[in-house]
Amino acid sequence: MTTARTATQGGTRHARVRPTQQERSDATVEDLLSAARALFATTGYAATSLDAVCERAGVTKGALYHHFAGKKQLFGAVYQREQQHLNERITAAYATVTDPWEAVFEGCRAYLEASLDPAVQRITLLDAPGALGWEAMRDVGVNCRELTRKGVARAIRKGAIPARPADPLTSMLYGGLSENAMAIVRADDPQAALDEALTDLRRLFDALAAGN
Amino acid sequence: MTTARTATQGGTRHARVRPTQQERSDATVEDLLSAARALFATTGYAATSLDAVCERAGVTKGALYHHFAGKKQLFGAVYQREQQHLNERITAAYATVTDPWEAVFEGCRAYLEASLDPAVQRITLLDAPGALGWEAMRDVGVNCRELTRKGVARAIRKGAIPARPADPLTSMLYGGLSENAMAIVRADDPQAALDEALTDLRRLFDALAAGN
DNA sequence: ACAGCTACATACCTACGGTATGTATGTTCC
DNA sequence: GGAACATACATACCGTAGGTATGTAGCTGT
Repeated sequence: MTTARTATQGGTRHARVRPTQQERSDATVEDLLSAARALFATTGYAATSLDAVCERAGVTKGALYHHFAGKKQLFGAVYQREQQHLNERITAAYATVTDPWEAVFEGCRAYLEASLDPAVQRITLLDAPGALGWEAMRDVGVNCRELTRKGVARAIRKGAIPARPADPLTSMLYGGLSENAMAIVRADDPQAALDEALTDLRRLFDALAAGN
Repeated sequence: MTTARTATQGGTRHARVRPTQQERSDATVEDLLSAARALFATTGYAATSLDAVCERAGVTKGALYHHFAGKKQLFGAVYQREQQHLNERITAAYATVTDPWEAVFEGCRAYLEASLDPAVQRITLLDAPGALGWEAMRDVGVNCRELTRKGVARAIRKGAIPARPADPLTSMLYGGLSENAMAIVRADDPQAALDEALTDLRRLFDALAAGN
């Protein structure tokens, strides 16, 4: 029987017989976000029903609407998590190099490679703009675009590349890499396409550093 | 009364008392596409109901489903039209300059400026990826990305910029300009942001032409 | 002019997002 | 420790919107 789990039988995650409310909530939210991410990634935002999310999470819509205001907010939470994971990868790669401009390059490489994951791509690049809108994407606490901006601004401030406004270059890099990611995974030979893109990105960074 | 128009009273567009079937179809499709574009642009794809489209077009859903397979296909037709208009503007700007690389620059400028229109932006940049998918966008007869690719490839072939693969740079330009357009219209001073973006794009083009 | 096809209109079905309400479980305070 | 309250759900229901099946008026070839 596919009925929702009861608190008495407990979940698979928490062994305590009498979990605290916080633990119950956290576990439910985790189940919902996990189920939602899986379905949003494979089926897409529009084609994913909240009933399907609840069934996969082993919960009913009562639980979902208790923790999230609606489908859009649920997707927003999934998106925010995705951005957080991306930021961690980018920041880690960014920190491996001391030179400010080379650090940006490593961050860009990390973002590009992470964005090759079809799940990441579907959520953050294909569905998020239409589902959340551009402003809501930007207002997410830590987002990749803002991270890119900070890296670019720092490289300019430190004189690693000639002085210029940060915003236009930020858009070119962030948008360009996003588009690149989508093209690469759909190429006949994705691995070759990735190598080609990284080589070209290297040349672009060199050209930008050398420019007046 | 908001009833659908009858063929006997005729439309506002065609004065003939007995329009041919082709003319009837063309007029209806035109009405539907026009109404759909207006609503998709303002309300967005998901929030636009087909009933609303039909009401605005002065037609019923029978007519809509006679000419289009569904909501997605209707949006696809609107998107295709939008791409066509963009391509006309881009191609016109592209043709004003003889130098292959400068021609690409003018095409990019035209694309960027055209993409500042909120209607264009909402349809082609925000909703299209999620609603149509990336492949369907690419498979549209004449799309901006493919146009960019041709321009870049020509500039490389003619030696206007150092030899390099066309795909990565195409993605960087097309994706970067799209992102730029979305950032510009949401800037505090859009006009200043546009000027800044164009100046920066100019520097980018110079740097790419000068690179090894 | 009549048979047939096209171009719609009308009525209906179903799935899904959202809501209102009921209920069980944890928490707090005396 | 138990009563009063808050939290965390489950259940039942509604409205909307995409899609479909069927009917019909008008154009078209013969």
